[in-house]
Amino acid sequence: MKANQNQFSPRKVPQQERALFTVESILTAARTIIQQKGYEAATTNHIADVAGVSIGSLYQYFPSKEAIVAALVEDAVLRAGERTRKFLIERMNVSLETGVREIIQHLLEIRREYGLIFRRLAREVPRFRNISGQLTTEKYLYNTVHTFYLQHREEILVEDLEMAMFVIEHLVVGAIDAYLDNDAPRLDDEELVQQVSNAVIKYLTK
Amino acid sequence: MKANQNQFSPRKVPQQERALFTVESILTAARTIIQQKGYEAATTNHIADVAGVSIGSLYQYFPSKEAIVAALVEDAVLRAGERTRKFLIERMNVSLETGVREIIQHLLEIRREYGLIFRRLAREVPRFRNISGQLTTEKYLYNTVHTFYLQHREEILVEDLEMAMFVIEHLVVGAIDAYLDNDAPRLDDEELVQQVSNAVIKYLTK
DNA sequence: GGCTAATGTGAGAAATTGCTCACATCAAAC
DNA sequence: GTTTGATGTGAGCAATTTCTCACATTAGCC
Repeated sequence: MKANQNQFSPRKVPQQERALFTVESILTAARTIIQQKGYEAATTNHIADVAGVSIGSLYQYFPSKEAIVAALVEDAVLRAGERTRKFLIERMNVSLETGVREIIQHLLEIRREYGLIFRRLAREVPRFRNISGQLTTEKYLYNTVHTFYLQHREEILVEDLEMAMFVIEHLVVGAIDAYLDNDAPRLDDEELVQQVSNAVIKYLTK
Repeated sequence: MKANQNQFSPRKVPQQERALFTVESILTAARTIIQQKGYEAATTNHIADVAGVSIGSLYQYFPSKEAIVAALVEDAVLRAGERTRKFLIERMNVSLETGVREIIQHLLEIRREYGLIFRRLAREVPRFRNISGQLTTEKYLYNTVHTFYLQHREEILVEDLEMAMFVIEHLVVGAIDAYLDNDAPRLDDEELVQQVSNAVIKYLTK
C-alpha cells in the first residue's frame, strides 16, 4: 500500500514523451468538452475520442472520471491562486481606490479565464465547490487583502473590517459572475469594474 | 392529439384522494433529495423509493424525470413571484432607504425558502437557469422596481439608472447567495441586510 | 537484432438509470 | 356482489456509461 495515494492519484506516471502527450491530450479534451457542452456531456468515452486516444489509455493514467476533473480543478486553483498572490503583493502600496479597482479588474480577468472551473464546474458539480472556493478564501490571500485594507484603515469608516471583507468579497464576485453569465446589456468590462469599485469604495469610506 | 399538452404535462390527472397523495409524495421526495443530496442523486427509482410508491406509479403521473423537476420549479417561481410582486407594491411609497432595506430583507427570505430552486437547481441544471432567472428579471418586477427608484430619482446620483439596477441586482443576489451557501462567520441575517443595504444606498446616493 | 518495460488498443463486462408493461388491487356506483 | 375505471406494482428492457483486461505496438537499451 503506497502512501500519498488517494482516489484521484494517477495510476501510472508518464515516463516517455508520448505518454505525456497522451495525458495532456486527455486533459485538454476534457477541458474543451466541459467548457463547450457542460459536465454531463463529458463522458469518458467522449473525452478519449476527442483526445484521439483509446479509452484504455485514459484509464491507464486516470483511475476514474472524477480524477480527470479533479486534475483540471487543481491546476486552475494553483495557477489562478499564484497569479492573484503576485498581483496583490505588487499592489500593496497603492491608494485604496486604485487598489480596489485593480483587484476587481484582476478578479474579472481571472474568473473569465478560468470560467470553466470557477463557474461552470463549481456549479454543476457540488463536490468541487469547496476546492474552487479555496481560491478566494484561502488564508494567505485573506491575510494579504486584510493587510492591504489595514494600510488604509483611517479612510475606512466601517467598524468591523473582517465582516466587511466577507460582504465585499461576495458582492464583487456575485456581480462579476452575473455579468459573465448573462451577457449584460449596456455594460462592458470597464464600466462594470468602475461601478462595482464605486460601490465598494463608497461602502467602505462614506 | 390533445391540445395544451407538452413534454412536461402530467399523463394522468389524479382523481381520487390517494392519487393526489401519491403525487404529493413524489414531489416532496424529489424536493427533499435534491435539497439534501443534489440533482444527481435524484434518480427516478430513488425518488419513488423515498416517496414510498412504486416506480410505476411515478410514471403514471409524470412523463419523465424532467417533468418532476419542472413541476418543482414552476411551483416555486409562481409562489415566489407572486409574493415578491405583492411585497413590492405595498412598499411603493416608503423612503429609498427603507425600501431598499426591506426589499433586500425580502429577497433573503425568498432565496432561503426557495433555496432548492433558485440556488441548487439553477446551478446544477443549466436548463433551468433561465426559468428561475425569470423571477428576478421578469418584466413586471423590473418595471415595479424601476418605478420605485424613479420616485426617488432626485436622491440618486448615478446617471444611468438601468445599468445601476443591473449592478445592484447582482451585487445583492450574489452576496445573499454566498451568505446562504457558506455559513458566514460573524454575520447574521440582520447584519447582512444592514451591510448590503448600506452598500446599495451609498452606491446610489453618494 | 533481441529483449524488456512502457505505452496503446478496443471489445465488452459490469453497473447504472430512465422508463414500460402486463398484471394486481382498490374504490365507487349500481 | 358485480362491474368498471382508477390506481398501484415491480420485474426487467433498452440505452448509456464507467471501467477492465487480454493483447498489440513501440521505445530504449544491450
